[in-house]
Amino acid sequence: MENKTARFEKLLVKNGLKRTAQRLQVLEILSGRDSATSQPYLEQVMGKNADRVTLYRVLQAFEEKGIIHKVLDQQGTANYAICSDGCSAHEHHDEHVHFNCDNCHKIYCLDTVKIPALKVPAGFKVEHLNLIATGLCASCSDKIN
Amino acid sequence: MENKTARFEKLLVKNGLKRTAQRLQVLEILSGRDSATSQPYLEQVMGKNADRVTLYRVLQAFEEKGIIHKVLDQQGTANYAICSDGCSAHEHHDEHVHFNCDNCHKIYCLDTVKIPALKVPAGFKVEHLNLIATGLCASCSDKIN
DNA sequence: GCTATATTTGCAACATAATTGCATTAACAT
DNA sequence: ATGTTAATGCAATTATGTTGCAAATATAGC
Repeated sequence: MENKTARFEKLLVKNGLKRTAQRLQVLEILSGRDSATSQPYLEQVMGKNADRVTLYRVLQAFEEKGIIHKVLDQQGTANYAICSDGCSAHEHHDEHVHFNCDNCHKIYCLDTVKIPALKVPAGFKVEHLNLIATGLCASCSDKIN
Repeated sequence: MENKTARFEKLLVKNGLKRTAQRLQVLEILSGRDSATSQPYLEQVMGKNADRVTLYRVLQAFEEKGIIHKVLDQQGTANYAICSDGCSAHEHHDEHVHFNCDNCHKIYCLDTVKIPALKVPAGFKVEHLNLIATGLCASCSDKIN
């Protein structure tokens, strides 16, 4: 693979954000995981590399630019995942299903699963759909049974 | 309609909960609204009739017994609605769609809308589905256009 | 490379939300 | 009426999120 850091730097520049150590580290962490990452976990891993406030602001900036998207888990905790291509400041395309494992509490973005269209009562105008499935992920399902 | 308070009292007893003023008032409030009720709103309406801590505990007890169900809105704020029949401590049947209005921020339980079955990757075991639609509710849709 | 400028960060203070322990109060079975 | 257990309120604590501002840092222009 091409130099990952270089790719992240381009991503930042493209979005008018400066290339700072904290931002790069957040991208590094998020990209290295197979599931969405909770804010508390990020906070912990960043440790003294970034102030708590900075993390909030980095995440907020990334979300606004469409670099990452936020998913709330069943406890209301914010989790973040890098957006697949096609997201921008103008428009998020994160209408895929999120899977929240009851056991390991990981949140998986099931990019391949599309949310089926929905019939709503007359008058209601649906803008966005947000579907979270809970249960056991493949890995925990294996371990437990 | 039969005496509402009497019905609530039965509901409490049936679930092994004592008939307290605070619990009855919470049921009263929730039942009198056409959409899910946010915790902050409940807190405000209860006023000095209940301590904030008591409210947390009442809601938690109700949720555990299957009397109400919790829906998180897009901001992660807890909202509560009385469960339709068929919910119990063992099993919630709140797998209908929730609609979060972007304008009035109400959360409607669209009991009539069923969540379509879902194809997930091999190994994943879905236990519950949680679908939140955002957009404009019928009432706001009218007013705005 | 050096400097000017605008952005970003960290700190401190503050605001809000949630949790815990414990003494007091209230419900209700007998 | 009374004893027992559950529920409440209060105080203290912890967690979570926000704001203003001074210091530090990235980078564009020289």
